[in-house]
Amino acid sequence: MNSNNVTIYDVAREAGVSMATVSRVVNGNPNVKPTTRKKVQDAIDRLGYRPNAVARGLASKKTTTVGVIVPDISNIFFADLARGIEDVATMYKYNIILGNSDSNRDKEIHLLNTLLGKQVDGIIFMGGRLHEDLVDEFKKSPVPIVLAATLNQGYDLPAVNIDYEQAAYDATEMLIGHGHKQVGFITGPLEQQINGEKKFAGYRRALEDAGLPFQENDVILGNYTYASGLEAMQKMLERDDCPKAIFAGTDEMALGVIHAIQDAGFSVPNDFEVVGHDNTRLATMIRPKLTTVVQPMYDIGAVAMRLLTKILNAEEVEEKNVVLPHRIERRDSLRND
Amino acid sequence: MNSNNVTIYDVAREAGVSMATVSRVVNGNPNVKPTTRKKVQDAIDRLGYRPNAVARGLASKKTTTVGVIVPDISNIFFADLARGIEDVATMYKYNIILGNSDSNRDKEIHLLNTLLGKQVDGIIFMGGRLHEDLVDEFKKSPVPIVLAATLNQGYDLPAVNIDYEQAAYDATEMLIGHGHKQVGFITGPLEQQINGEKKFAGYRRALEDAGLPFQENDVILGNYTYASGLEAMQKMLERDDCPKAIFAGTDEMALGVIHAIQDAGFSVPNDFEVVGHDNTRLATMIRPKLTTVVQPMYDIGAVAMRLLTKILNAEEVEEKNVVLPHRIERRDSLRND
DNA sequence: CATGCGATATAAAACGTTTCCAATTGGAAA
DNA sequence: TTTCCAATTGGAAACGTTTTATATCGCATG
Repeated sequence: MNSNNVTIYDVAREAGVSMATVSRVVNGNPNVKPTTRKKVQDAIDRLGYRPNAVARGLASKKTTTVGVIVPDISNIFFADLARGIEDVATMYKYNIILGNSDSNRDKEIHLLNTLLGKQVDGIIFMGGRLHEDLVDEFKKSPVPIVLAATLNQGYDLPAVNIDYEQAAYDATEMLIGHGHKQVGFITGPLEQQINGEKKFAGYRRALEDAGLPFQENDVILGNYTYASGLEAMQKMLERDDCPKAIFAGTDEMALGVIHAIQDAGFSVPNDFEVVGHDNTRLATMIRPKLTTVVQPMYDIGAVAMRLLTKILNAEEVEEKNVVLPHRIERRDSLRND
Repeated sequence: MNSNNVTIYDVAREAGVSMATVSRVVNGNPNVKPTTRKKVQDAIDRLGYRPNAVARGLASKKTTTVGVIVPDISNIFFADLARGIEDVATMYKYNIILGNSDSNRDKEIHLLNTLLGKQVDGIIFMGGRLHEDLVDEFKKSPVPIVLAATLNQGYDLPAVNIDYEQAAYDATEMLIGHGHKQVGFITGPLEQQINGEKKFAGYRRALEDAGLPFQENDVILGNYTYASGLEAMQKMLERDDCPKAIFAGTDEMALGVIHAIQDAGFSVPNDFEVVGHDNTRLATMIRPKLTTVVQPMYDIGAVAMRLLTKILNAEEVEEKNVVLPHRIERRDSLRND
């Protein structure tokens, strides 16, 4: 009853040809006479033959499978990215093996080696920080690796990102443009380059360009979560000179910020103005709706996968370090101009 | 530089043993003298040998890979489930191939066949509705298939769920217990058995047990999204006899419902009371915080994967149709008793 | 009618493991 | 010493494809 265990050899016998010929028709090789092709196709249908991808992989050294290493798929941000990757993968007949690393170096390395052992044709990596050991492993990889929403930190790995520095600059500048002389910044862990160097730098540059002083305590560390945003803002609110404009490194933290403000009896955007980052679905699931930096997660995933297919097909790749455009989506957490 | 292309044969030569012995060492077979084992292990380290899982899969007919078919990984609900699956899979040394079906029958069937072609050892399936054609394919599958958060609709497939009927009953009953004589129900598509038969039935049974009449227009269809919940509630609010208690089939829809109510100038929970379903992270990201039915997504995924491993290892499985407990998490969208 | 050539088809060798079965080894018992 | 059995090890056949080198076919050409 299992359409299993019927091999290319069975088909060959049934059709009265050699297995090489069956292989050709299965793979759409044109060097087959139409009548032969039909004969074989009929045999295939009759027997319910399904090619064994493992055997194929062994013989051809290609598995049409790519590995995807992600910190945490249950995070809406990465889930979106993964969907972009998978859609494009499907488009190009690839499947993805998905693994969670929790941004943990050892898990990342272990996962990488497992994937390489499974002979994936390529890998897409997401992670906050590129540990040196990991990069060493990357360099030894026999297959191409593409970074998605992950800075390549000077290593010349193909990568797809937005310009985080500029995005943070734009967000901060927009807040400053609303007359604020002080802007709070709720950020993710600074050891991740994306926060510690890019967004942070953009934030400071915007202050500087506006001639505003940088104040250490206007910056509070969070861990991307709602709870951490809430807590950070509560702490901020205790100050007498609490900034009335907040830029949060993540939408989820921004929601926490807004609720902290509202819980304290203030209004957004009348008393406080808030800008988030990412434009996840969350941005519209709050009142007031969140003004946020649009980071096209799905697109980053899709473009990363497309880039990988190009590399795999040895197609021309004009630029290995792709920077996708960002913009700010204005919603109600900012006053009208 | 690639640690690639070194095979078991190279290791055998380097260590001065046969490849059978190397194979034993690699697979932790105890029938190897410790000194030999060490000799081989040294050779492995020296050469940087990494077993080729594809060849192994061909020879052993096991790939230590399972397929996961999910409607949409970018949906927070399924992302959570997937994380549970992956964690347990990792625990048992499996990897997962993840594919999105968009609950589309053709995609589901195509995906299933691709996975079977890749010789996965088993499959975990999630989907709103089990199309008959799909079940036919399931029956032909040479490997076990487990349903997660998906009703098996009378087919005797292993499945992991909660008791949706009872959960809906409990939620509705709780609302009724607060004195409401009328309860609105914002539901997902009714053609999905989980809504159309289970939740809906629980809702009606609760009304009935309380001696309340069922009113057709107290039920509004949504599609799980925030927007659909918002819209549904707006429609509901136009009525003079709008129910003041709402049970939403999904947290995301519940958020929409709450916002629609607030946008209309009413208060939750003072004017309206709302109960959601799933207890996703969203439930605490709203004011008032959402009272909701706890469906343990992560656990469902984890248990489903564990069940699959049991079946794969031919372990004793006491009950193939697992029903996990649910409960209602009380938060502020309900008045205090 | 032999020749030659492109178009098709075949045979057989990889691909890198696992695994069955046979062979060898080592040491305790006789 | 021998003998024997259990513990180790080795040999070689799968596993189901792809792929390369080789053969065959059909037919136009001289």
